[in-house]
Amino acid sequence: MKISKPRGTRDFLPEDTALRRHVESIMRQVVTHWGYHEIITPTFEHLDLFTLKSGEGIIGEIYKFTDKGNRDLSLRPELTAPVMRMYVNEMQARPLPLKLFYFENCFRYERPQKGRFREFWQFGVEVIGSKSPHADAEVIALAEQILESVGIKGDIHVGHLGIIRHILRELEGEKQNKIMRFVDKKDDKGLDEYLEAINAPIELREQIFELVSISGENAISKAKEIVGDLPELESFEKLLNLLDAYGVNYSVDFGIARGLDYYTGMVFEIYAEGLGAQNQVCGGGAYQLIHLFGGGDVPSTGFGIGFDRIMEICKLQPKPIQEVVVVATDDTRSEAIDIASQLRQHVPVYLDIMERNFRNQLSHANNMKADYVVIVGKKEVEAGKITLKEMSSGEQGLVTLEEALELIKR
RNA sequence: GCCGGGGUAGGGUAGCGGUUAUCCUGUAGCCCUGUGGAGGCUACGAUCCGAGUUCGAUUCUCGGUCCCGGCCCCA
Repeated sequence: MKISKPRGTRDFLPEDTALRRHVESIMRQVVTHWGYHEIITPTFEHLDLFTLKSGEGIIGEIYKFTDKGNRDLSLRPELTAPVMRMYVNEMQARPLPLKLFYFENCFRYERPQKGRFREFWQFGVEVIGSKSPHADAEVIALAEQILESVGIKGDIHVGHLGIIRHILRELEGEKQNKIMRFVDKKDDKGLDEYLEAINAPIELREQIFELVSISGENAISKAKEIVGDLPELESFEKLLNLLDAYGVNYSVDFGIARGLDYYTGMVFEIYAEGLGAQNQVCGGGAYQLIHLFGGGDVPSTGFGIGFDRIMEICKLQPKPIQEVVVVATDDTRSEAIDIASQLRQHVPVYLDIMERNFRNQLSHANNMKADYVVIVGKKEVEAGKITLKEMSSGEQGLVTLEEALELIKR
C-alpha cells in the first residue's frame, strides 16, 4: 500500500531544500548582524500555553493530543507564546532587552491553499523588555531589511491600537472586540450597521470612520484632530520619525486591528504581491503577554514572517553545488577511495558505489552534470598523479592532486 | 466549516464503455571491459482508494482521499 503525505504537508526535494536553506541563511545573517540570538523551543507544548494566550477558540485549529501520561499537549501553532514561556521559565534574570529570533515549523489544522499549509515555517523575532518606540522601530526596520535581503519589496502598514482603543474606551470589551474585527476587515458597511445596532453615539461613529480613513502625510496631526493629545499618539509619532530615520517606507493605517487583547500598542503588517488571497508575509506588534505565564509586566515587541510565502515569491537561485566525480577502474578502486578522501577535505566528491564500469561511471558523471571528473586509473596511480577532466570542454590533463584542486576551486 | 476545478509509470501526457493502456522523458544495462554527451536495442514502471451501474469501467454514478484555486479564519 502506498502511503501519501498528510494533507497540508510538503516534501522538499534536494533542489527545494537547497533553495530554502539558502534563503534561510540570508535571513539568518541579517538578524544576526542586528544582534539577535537564535533560540529553539519544543515542537510541542502544553495545550494550556496556547489557550491561555489566545483563548479556547483556537482549539479548533490546533493539533492537540494526549500523551501516555494523560497530558494535554499541542503541536505549536505559533512561536510567540513558547518564546514568552521560555523567557519566564529561564531568562528572567538576564539583562534587558533580550533580542531573540527563531526559525521553526508550526502546525495549524486549516484548509490548505496557496501560501497556507498545515505545517509551515515561521521566521520571527521577539524583543523583550523595552516599551520604547525605539524597539518598535527597530523591529519594523529589521523586518523590512530581512525581506529586502531576499529580494522582496513589501508594502508596510503601521498602526497603533492605543488610539482606537481610546475612542472605544467607554464601550464594554465584547463590543470593542467586535468593532475591531470589522475595522480589521475594512468592512465599513458591516461596521456601520453594527454601530447602529448597538446604538453607539454619533460622535464615536464619526471618530472611528475618520481615524480609519487617515492615510498619507500628516497622519499624526489628523489623528490629533480626532482624539486630541494622547500619550499613545506622541509615542506613535516618535515611532514614525524613527522609521524615517531608518529609511523605512511605510503607510500609516489605524485600521490594523488584532483579535487579541494582549496587543497593546504598535501593530504592523507587510503585504507582498503574487500570493493571491494569502498576501500577508509578515505581521507583528507590541504586546504584553508575559504576565499571563507568571512573569512580570514585561513589554515586548516582535514579528513573524511566513517563510513559505517568502519562498513562494522569492526569485533567488541557490548557488549550485558542484560535485567532483572520481572515476576509477576495477583495479584502482582502493586508490580512488584514497584520492576521494583527500579531495573531500576541500570539495564535495562523488564516488561510484554501483560498481559501474569505467565508461558508465563517466556517463553517469555526465548525467549528474558534474563539472569535473577526476580519473584514477592504472596510468595515474603509476605516475602518482590524477587526470582532471573538465566535462563541458572535454579537456583533460595529468596533474597532481594540488594542481587539480587549484583548477577546480577556481 | 463552505464553494469550484482536478488526480493515468518517478516527471509530462494520449485514450473517454471492450486497447497488449499511447507517446515523450527518466532510471538500469547492452551495443562500446581507460573516456561521457548522439543513435539503436533490452529491462523497469501507471489508471488515487472504495462502492455502484454494466456482460464488461481508466472512461458513467456516488462516497472517501489528496492536489489546485477561492470564501471563512488567520494567534
